[in-house]
Amino acid sequence: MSNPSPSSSRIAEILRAGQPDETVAVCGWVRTKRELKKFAFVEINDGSSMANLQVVLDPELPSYTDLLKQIQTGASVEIVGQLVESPAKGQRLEMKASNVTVVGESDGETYPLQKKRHSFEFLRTIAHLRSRTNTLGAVFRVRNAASNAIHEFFQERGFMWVHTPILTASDCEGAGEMLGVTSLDLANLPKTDKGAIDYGQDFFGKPAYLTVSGQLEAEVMAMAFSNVYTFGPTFRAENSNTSRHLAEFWMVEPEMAFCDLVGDMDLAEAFLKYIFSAVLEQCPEDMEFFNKRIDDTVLDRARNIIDSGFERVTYTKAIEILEKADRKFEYPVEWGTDLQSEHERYLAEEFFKKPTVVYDYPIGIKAFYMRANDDGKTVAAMDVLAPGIGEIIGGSQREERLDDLTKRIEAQGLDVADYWWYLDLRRYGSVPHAGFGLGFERLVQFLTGMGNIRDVIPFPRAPLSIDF
RNA sequence: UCCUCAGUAGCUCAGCGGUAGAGCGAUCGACUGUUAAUCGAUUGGUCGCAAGUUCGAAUCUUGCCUGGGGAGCCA
Repeated sequence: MSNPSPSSSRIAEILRAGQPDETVAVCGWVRTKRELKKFAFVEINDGSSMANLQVVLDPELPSYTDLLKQIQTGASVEIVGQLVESPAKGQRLEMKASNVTVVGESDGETYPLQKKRHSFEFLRTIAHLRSRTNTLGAVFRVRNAASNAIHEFFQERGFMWVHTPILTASDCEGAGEMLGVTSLDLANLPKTDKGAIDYGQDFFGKPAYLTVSGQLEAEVMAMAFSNVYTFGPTFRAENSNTSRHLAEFWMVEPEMAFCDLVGDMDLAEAFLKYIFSAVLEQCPEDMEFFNKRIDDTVLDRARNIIDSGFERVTYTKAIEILEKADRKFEYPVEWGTDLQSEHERYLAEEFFKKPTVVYDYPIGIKAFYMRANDDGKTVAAMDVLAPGIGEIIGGSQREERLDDLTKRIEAQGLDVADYWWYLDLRRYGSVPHAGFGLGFERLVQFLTGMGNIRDVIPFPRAPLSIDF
């Protein structure tokens, strides 16, 4: 494709700073075309903003009639023209086209995206095209802004971004179904004398999986660099069919040496406030759109997150609140059992009406690496419960005492030998440390108000779903 | 995995024992700057799949598949 002169501009920039009489070139896709007798309007979008650029096509353009036939919804075009103040309401500027090139045609009869509202269910069946819609476009711009803000937040605070492995040999938490990875011929598996699968012949010489968390490796790196974070894909093979679960999702996991649970909660709160501020500042148009069309509490919620402190309650106190609640729960409230979705929702949405941090959970329901409190009954774990979303962050102070950690691994029926390197961290210069994990897609859901997690990731993976 | 609701035109749905409908889209035409333009016409379907009940099934029954919502598990 020849380089237009002057070189092409992004539509967001034109709409923001363009001046009348300026000659510009734009490249993008046709959102809609309105033909009138004397001229035609074409709306062009290049993904840089929610708003389109309105282009006026005059019949004096060369081969005007043929051109109009080719400019159908979905077609890609390159247009050079002069910016003019729009005589009609709806936009400050529009473009009077002087040169139009149809780069790629689009057959209006078969193009699946129509000039009308589509259901998200339908858009999921055309995931390769849905990013061209207003809503998904806004979601992915917000997703990008949030990703960038995450790096800014940690980098500004001196955290090092560390790349933890995606392939792993250990199920680090002893929980959660994992997806296996193998180079063995599944139709002709090698067997040992005892009839078991002979993983000795597999690529790594032992069973391998996709990671369910980078936490243990992040702890390794924190023991050298003090403050680190991971931000990458993680995988779960759980048969979860809900609007809040994916088989492949992105997780943010900071890990801080010389830090306790209070420092961990402080970081989680500062983190969420930072991300919300950054997204409101960078994507005001998209956030307005979500507030107007998806969930009219999005903006109030965001300001509430930024301006007000999070509520912090111990698990024990939370149980007391739930026991006194003037309401019937489907699941019983009892000290020692995990909080159910309905309990978490009551706390965050009805009782406190703000993000709520529940901490000091019973030792029996939490993972082995969480640090035992002095009461002998609880561990220094915390969950951040977001109104409307539920658990968005889960974190803890880690058990740094070798003896205690070894006992906990044994108590959960895990093989201590598998954790030799993890235990080594407690042998050589062990320090109190803490961290948390945040499901990135849940954060994007929380930001945008989108109801289904499959609509906040471009290519969702879920049970029986990997078509795009 | 469990509970529940649904699958009819490209999309969103109505029809719920007598042989298929609407709106939108698309196409064509009209139209003094339109904003998901408007107006008119045209186009459009193995009624998710399989078996069964019946003179007759989109409609009733059973099984399966797919999707939504909720739950469990979790992030």
